[in-house]
Amino acid sequence: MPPPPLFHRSTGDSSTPPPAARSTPPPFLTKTYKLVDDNSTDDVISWNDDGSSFIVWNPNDFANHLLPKYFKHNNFSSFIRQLNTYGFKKVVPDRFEFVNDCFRRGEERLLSDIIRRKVSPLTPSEEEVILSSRDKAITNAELISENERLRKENERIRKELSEIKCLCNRIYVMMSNYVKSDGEVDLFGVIKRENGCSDGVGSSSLFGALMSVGVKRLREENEGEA
Amino acid sequence: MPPPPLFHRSTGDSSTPPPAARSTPPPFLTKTYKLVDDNSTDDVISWNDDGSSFIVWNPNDFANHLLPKYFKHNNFSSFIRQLNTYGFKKVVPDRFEFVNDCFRRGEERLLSDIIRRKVSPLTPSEEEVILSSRDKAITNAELISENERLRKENERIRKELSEIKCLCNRIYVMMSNYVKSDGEVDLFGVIKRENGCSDGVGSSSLFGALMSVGVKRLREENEGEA
DNA sequence: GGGAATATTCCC
DNA sequence: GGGAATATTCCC
Repeated sequence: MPPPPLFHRSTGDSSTPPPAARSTPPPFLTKTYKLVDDNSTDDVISWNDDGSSFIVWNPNDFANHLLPKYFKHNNFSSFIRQLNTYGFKKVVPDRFEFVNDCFRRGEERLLSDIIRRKVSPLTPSEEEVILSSRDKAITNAELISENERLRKENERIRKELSEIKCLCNRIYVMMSNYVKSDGEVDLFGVIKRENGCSDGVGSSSLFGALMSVGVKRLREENEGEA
Repeated sequence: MPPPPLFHRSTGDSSTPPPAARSTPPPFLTKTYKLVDDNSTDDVISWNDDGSSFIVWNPNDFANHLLPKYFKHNNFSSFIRQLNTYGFKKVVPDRFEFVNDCFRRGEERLLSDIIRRKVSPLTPSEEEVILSSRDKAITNAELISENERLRKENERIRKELSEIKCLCNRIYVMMSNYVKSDGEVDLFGVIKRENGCSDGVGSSSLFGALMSVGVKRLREENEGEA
């Protein structure tokens, strides 16, 4: 029986520093290397025979049980997305075998040479905005002052609304203390006729809320007294 | 025992679709809203008194027990990073209270108006002309969309205010028909104490109007009956 | 706080 | 497969 290979993975020796002080590889690559290299899960994911590619044998098991141990998700497609980002290529269309020149069994150091695809620096829509911006750069001041005005207006209305809601609540409390039992039906019957307040758009969510809550509460109180 | 307030938060009515079919807000915002709005965790994170900001009372509990239920991490700083990305501002330096114009209790719809800060698409080494022009363009676009948002928001609040004013009047009319003569003084005495609703700026013109009209009407009716 | 890299998701 | 938006991490 032949002895196991002497060099399976690079040793962390400090005697031979790399030519240039390389930064540590991205977590995705080191994690994926460990994932592939772990012999206890070779039935789910493993190197190919000569260690030049790796194969996911059971995508379901892989996604559900292995991925969450290394990553913050359990989606096979997210894993594939990352492989593509780091330049891995699918070897054949009919199974999940991936290859990357710098991803090889026993050559963990090579991971540092894998380059991540850059994010595209400028989207077409932003180009448009930039090009058209020259024309309307002057309107900037106007926009700012209008913005300011709207903001203050908004604040004012909001405050007024808040106050009147509070007031309405207090009136309601008063009312429920003073209303007579036999008057209940008439009271809410009249208020309930929607035409009076909303402009027919059916937008009176407030109104509806008040009524449903109000009637319900009043009934509960009356029942409690009975 | 007085009934609970009628208006605590807006109803999630489906009768009034938004003016334009808005895309759903980013998950971070809806999750954070739920997180804050959940009363069962108010000792850890909650709205402020008037629902215009929220406060993380216990960052440790929050990070270790709440964050992982909503996000893929348990780092308080990552949460803060996201808040900054979405334009939240710290209110005071001495505690974790954050505010955003479109993040308010009962106004979940506003979340759609919160804009995520763009990722900077260009490196400093690239054309400075393009860079500065891009800044102007984005600023301009942001101003326009913000103006648009404020305008719609104003419209919405204004309508709500109008409806509730009308409703409030009707309730008042009902009330004055049912209130007993000897109850009049107490009733308005209590409502009239301004501190209850306004915040002391004395801006409650509405309140004054309602009260003057209300008292006048009530007197007329009472005199008519006498 | 925020720039920027990396990770995850969504969508074509 | 990959562009792009969003999320998370890292670092200043």
